[in-house]
Amino acid sequence: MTILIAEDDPLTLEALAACIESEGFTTLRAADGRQAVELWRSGKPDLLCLDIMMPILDGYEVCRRVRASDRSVPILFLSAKNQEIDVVVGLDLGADDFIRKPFTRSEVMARIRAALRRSAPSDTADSFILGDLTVRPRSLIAERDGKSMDLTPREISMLRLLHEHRGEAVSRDVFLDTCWGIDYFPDSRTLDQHILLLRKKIELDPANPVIIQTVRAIGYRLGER
Amino acid sequence: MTILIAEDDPLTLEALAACIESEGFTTLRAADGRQAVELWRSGKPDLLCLDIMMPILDGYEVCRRVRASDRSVPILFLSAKNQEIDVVVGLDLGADDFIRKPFTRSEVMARIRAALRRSAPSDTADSFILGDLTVRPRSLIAERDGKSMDLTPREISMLRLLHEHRGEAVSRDVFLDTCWGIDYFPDSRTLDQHILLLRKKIELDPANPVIIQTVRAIGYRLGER
DNA sequence: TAATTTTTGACACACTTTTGACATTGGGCC
DNA sequence: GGCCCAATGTCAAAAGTGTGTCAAAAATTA
Repeated sequence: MTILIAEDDPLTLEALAACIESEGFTTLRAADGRQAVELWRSGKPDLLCLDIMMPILDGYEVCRRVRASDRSVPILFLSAKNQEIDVVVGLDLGADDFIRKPFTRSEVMARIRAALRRSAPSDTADSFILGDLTVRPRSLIAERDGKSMDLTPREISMLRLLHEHRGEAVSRDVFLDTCWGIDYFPDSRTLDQHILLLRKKIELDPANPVIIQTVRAIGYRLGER
Repeated sequence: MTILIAEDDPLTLEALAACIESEGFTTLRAADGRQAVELWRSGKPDLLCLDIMMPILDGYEVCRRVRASDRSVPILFLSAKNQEIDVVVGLDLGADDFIRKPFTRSEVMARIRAALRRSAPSDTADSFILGDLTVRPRSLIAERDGKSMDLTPREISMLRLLHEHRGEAVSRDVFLDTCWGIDYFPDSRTLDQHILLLRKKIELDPANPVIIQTVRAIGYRLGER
């Protein structure tokens, strides 16, 4: 989970970031509105915390631009106290919540968790992690550093099998039973060939595989992380 | 649209109800927590406004009971000022927003509209964004750089489906179920043909589609932002 | 009716999977 | 260590499957 924080006061920014990161989130930090928009495009955060008063673009304008192409990402505003009119404008712009300064750590985290809970109808559960790789079965892709590579259904099923048995080796028989069919009997190089193609797709150096390691006379297993 | 208001002070209750009804909503009124739960069961409101301090059952308890069987209906709390700890507890209970007393009519309505907008499944929106494209279902058109292109109702429904599932692939079955009919079963090229026509209309280079990407063996998905 | 939208079938094309041939690796044995 | 043998890696091509595309027919709609 990544959270973008846009706030022009360095002290407040650092305090917020530290607070949010201590709860296990990753943060992106912007000191003005333009940076915020750029970071939103490049970093694809799961939630935005925007200060209203910021140089170049204010929080409202950032909200407007983000909402122009993403109506669902949660946006929280940080507001100075006694700015009631801001609340109305912000909510009508599509903001999700307001946090009034001065805020407490627990209030910030409660509002962030509430916003994330609303935005995530448990659809993120359908993906798993292999080292530095994120595998998304529903889209048939794996991602590394934001770059995605296409996989086939069989490749997904092989990776899922390896992931379910991470820490131990998976025998060739189990592979064939699980990813092909119970009565599938290959006297050929089918499995090796698929491992080969998979490595070419997901290994940084396919000649020296790190993710999918060979266990001679047994099968394959996932590398350590 | 029906809104349930639970508030033990009769004057506040009437003021709130009048305010909300003047905006075209129907209201259900409860003077304590037990009434609120009963009215929620019988009246199926689209949103709940709960005072925290109430006889018999307080707002937290009402929220807890409602959330036990409905995780999505928006719940707003009305709180006396200076009750910060309440905010944290309420949000973690699954509340959607807080309205601090004393509140103004515009703030109440802005927060109610915002909560309803969040809970509404995007089909109430009169337009949505696909990359550099703006789709306007009611006009049956899509716009890019001010230039508009005509779409058919089915094409709109296909784009809406893709938009609702942005970030993941939409299977052919889901397409046929959603945009055609539950038991529609074509072994033919109907879906492909519609995708083809859509791409010709909205892609800058239909031969290298960016907006509608093919996910082999699954279906299609929306390109990145 | 004409115009538009939808469906269908034929076929081409691209991608995935399988296969067979052969190269390479690693471990046990002398 | 060097040899043998089995297991695995690698490649290219064949076989299988899904999708793109077109033209035309059918169904809607104005």
